[in-house]
Amino acid sequence: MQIKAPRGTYDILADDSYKWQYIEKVMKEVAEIFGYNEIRTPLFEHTELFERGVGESTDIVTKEMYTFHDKAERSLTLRPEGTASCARALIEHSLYNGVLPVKWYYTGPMFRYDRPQTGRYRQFHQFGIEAFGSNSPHLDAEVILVLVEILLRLGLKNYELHLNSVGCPECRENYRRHLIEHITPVKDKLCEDCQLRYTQNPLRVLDCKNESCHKAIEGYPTLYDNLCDECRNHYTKVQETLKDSGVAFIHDDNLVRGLDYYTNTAFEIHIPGIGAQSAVGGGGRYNGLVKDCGGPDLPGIGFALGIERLLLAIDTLGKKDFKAANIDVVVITMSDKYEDLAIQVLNHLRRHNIRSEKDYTGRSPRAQMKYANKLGARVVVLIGDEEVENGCLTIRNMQNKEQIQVENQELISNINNIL
RNA sequence: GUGGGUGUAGCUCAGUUGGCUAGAGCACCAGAUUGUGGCUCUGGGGGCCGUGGGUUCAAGUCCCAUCAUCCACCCCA
Repeated sequence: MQIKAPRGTYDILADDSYKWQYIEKVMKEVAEIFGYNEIRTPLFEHTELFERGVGESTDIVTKEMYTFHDKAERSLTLRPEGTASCARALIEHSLYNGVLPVKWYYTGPMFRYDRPQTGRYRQFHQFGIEAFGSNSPHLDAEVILVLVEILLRLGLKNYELHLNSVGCPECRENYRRHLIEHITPVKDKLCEDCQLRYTQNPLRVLDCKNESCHKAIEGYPTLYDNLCDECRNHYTKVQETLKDSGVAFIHDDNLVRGLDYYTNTAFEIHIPGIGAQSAVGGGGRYNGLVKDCGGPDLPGIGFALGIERLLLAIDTLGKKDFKAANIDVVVITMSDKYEDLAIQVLNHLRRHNIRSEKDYTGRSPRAQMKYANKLGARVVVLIGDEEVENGCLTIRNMQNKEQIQVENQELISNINNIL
């Protein structure tokens, strides 16, 4: 039986990897412009970190984690997201005692045991930023601006930014009570899933896509109406700052994020036309997280982008100028007795940063030319009896077919003239 | 986790109501007067027809299972 990549995983081959490098480069550049620095955390953590950080009742923790025991019977889990690890690192290194805010970006694979689908994999990749130690609404706006700037630089102008505030624990609890009061009389009309949501996390009933559920709870109180003064002011300020920065958004009463740690600002970015998994990014404020993870009461905010989904979105734009690096020069031997010499010429070229190649499969001179052509070489260096006798090399310009014989010392300068 | 579609060469796919050595295009390799490319022509390699069972004289073609993949639900990035 042939061994294949595990379900929900895949290989990124040469041409695609250049696409990835391009996207990662854009994201890192933008993050650094905004003052974020890279953090690299382990791919696995103690299971408890995610149980506490992400939330015991979340889908991620209850059914999507890759949890295993190591040889010392520690329960470890492949990270399903990046924020909890950042909070852990912040606490572990006592960075909350230093210069605030701490601003990080990260990128890498995440793991969730979910049913694969377009834009959804078991090993998928996120790019995210986190900012710890400030509750300023301007920072909320900044985080969103980073996200928007990345999308714009990737050419993805057709995004939709959904925005909401889920409030602080106090006003959310208050809201929760009001919502339950409102739903209880009509709870029998809800779908099966919502019956369950109703008891576990009633806020989640709001973003049910089922029409009948929406109808049943019509006229429900909104989070916004139940925000305390402080949370409402915060949210208003975030909105104002975004407007002043020229960022369009949609206030979405039904936007409720699935992870327990979110407070106040919550947002999601959707790009239409890439399938059911249209959320390319999302995030929000998580003022309780650091404390929940055993640290001081320090606020934080961040977002994560799904790289696979960004790729989908970019592909729908038909952008195709991503290719593996071309070879510039191919060294061709007219007889295999000159192969040793060809290696020396290659060494010389490569030391001068010229992307160069030779044939390693015993091709005829003619086939070597074809090979050079396929690799996209712009110059070919020919070595045959004539060259060896004259102590020189022949350079062929593949575009205009001009050939000249040059001294060894002049090889690099002549090639660079053509490239 | 639920429902539905698909699974034939590296890639995109054909394969009639089950019937002889399974095809095409592209890709790959080699030739087309002996030291030279992109076009064209000729030839060639490569498929236990996803895997395992079953029905049948006979299965890529029918049935079951399994795995994978796709679409939607769900969830989220």
